[in-house]
Formats: sequence, C-alpha cells, structure tokens
Amino acid sequence: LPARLPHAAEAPSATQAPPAADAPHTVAVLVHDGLIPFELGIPFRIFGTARTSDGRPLYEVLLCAPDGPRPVPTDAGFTVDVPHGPEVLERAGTVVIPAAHGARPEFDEGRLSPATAAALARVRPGARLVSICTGAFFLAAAGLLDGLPATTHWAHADHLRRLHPDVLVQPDVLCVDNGSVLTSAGVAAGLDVCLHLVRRDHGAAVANDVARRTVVPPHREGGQAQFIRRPVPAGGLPSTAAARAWALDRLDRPLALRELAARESMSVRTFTRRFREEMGVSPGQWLTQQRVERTRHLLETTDLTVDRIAELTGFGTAASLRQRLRETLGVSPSAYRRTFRFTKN
DNA sequence: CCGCAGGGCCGCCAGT
DNA sequence: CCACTGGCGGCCCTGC
Repeated sequence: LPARLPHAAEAPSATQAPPAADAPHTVAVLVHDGLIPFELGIPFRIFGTARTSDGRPLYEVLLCAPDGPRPVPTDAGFTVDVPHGPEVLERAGTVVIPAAHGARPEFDEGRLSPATAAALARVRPGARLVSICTGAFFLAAAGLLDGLPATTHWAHADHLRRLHPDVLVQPDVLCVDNGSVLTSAGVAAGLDVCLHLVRRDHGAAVANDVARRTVVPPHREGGQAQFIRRPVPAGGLPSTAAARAWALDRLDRPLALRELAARESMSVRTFTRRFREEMGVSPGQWLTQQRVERTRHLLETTDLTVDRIAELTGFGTAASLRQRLRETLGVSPSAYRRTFRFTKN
C-alpha cells in the first residue's frame, strides 16, 4: 500500500461497471441533522447536471434521511425538506454521505447510531459509498475504512485517527478513491470527488462539461495541505503570481528557481518562502503539478505519443513523465488515456 | 547498482 | 522590540 495516496490516485476499478446506457444511475444522498447546505448542493449540481451528448440525464439524485422523510435541520438555521427515507438506499448505485454538525455518536464516539446502522444495512452490495468532509466518520464507524487510506476535513484528521487507529488517515489530499469506497476532504472537496466519479463513469468529456457549466476547474491539484495555512493574502502585496504566469508560458522548458526568483526581483530564499506561503506547496512541487495537469489534458484530448507529450510538458523524457504520473495519479499514461480519452461509447 | 554533481528545500541566523 | 530579508549549510532527490 502506498504510504501517501495522492488525489484521485486509484485507477478505475474493473468491478465498477458504468450504469446501463438508458437507465440513469441512482445516487442517494444520505443526510443527518446539522448538515451543511453547501455540501448538499454539490452532488445535486455535479451528478444532477451530467448529461449524455444528446442531453439525457446520466444520474438520478435522491435525498434521504436514515429515519424516513422529514424536515432535517441544517447548520445554517433553516431546514431541508427531505423527501425520502432509507428505502431508496436499496436501489442506489452510489451513496453520498455529507458532513453533519452537532453531537453525534459517529463523530463523538466512533460508533453508528442505530438509525444510521439500519439505513446503511440496506445499501446494495457493490454500491459505492462516498463521503464528503466529516461524512468519513460515518464510513469509519461502519468499519468500511479499516485498513484503507481515507481522508476527511484537515481540522478533524487527528480526531478520526484517534477514533479509528486502523484507518490510514491521509490529511493532505483532496480525495481518496478505493474503488467502491471514496472519501473527500473538507466541504468543497466534495466537488472534486463527485467530478472524479463522473469522470470515472463517463470520461473526461462529460466531466469537463459539468465542470465548465458549474464554473469549477475540471481537476484541482495540490491537496488540502494548501488550505491548512493561510490562503491567498491580500492583493497588491509582493507576490509570485507573475513568476507563475511566466512559468506556465514556458512550461516545456527547464525552469530554474533562480530564474523564477529573478522575475520577481527576489532572492531565491525569499521567493521559495513566499511561494510556499501563497501556494501551500514548494515551487518544485507546483511545477510538477502543472506539468501533470498539462499531461492529463494532452492525454485526454490528443493522440500525441508519450514522448512528444513529455517534450511539450517539460518532463523532458517519457521515463520522467511516467514516473511522475505514477506518483501523482497511480496510473501509466496509456492506462490514463484508455480510461479518460473521450470516445463515442 | 553505485557514486557523483547539481538543484531544490528549509531551518537557522545575522543584518536591515 | 518587531517584521522581513537573504545567505549558509545540511539534507534530499534526480539525472548521468
């Protein structure tokens, strides 16, 4: 098992057949008191707007509560009228569990409430379980994460580790894909895991279309480590933005730290320090992320050879590209292309 | 498989 | 006293 499983690391599992072409795949969103409205919106927006090229919906998204339909309070002071009970879990191919704020046995003691345990028992064998944020505490309490890498909101990673020592908690990634069990980091990382699943099920073209219409990046790199420290400082301050833009323009060339620092008239030391403060990762890590992003894009949208892509993305050699892709995505270029290259069914 | 050279990264610390 | 800078040195990784 890799010591550090990066974002969206696992290759799509062969056991996960995409839904039948004509029947939409049912996604059940299982909510509890104290849910975060923003998280609730994510699966409805991402799965709910995924369409085939001729406009047919690919998913049916249903909202349910473990103890039957009822108004469920959110952490924002209003309630949500939940129309379904746990019976919809029996026909769901995917079950999404968002966070729940407030006193709960799953979060406080690491055990399932009777209602939630009964609800989860109705989930079809083979269905995918997906947590957002502290929803991971439900999966962990059900024992579904034992021995597996998993993530949750960075502020609660230590707590999860303490409650469940058998879970391999990864506090620095946005999303962990174990095939049939997926966990994502805090709140907005729900976007990443849902988009990842659409991509897994239907390819990059469909997922990118959803991302474009939702106006979010098709994939986000960097991990949640970059959000743990202070994020973007106020504008106008000396920043590394110009050097980053310059670097992106000439990503195919070798880029030395001293060149980037010179762009901002900073010493190398100050530049690296500023860069980490702003981006949460070192300049070298960031460059690699950008090169991986460009590689993904070229693998998805072109038939260029791996050697050619290595030249265009600045990896230099195909060997280096393969190694980086293996590290960050866990797959070879050809496997990635086979999975995500858009083809007409 | 090894060792070497060149960078990157970052704690530390003195200087402004 | 404080915030910030940038040089140094040790450690690591990567390519040859």
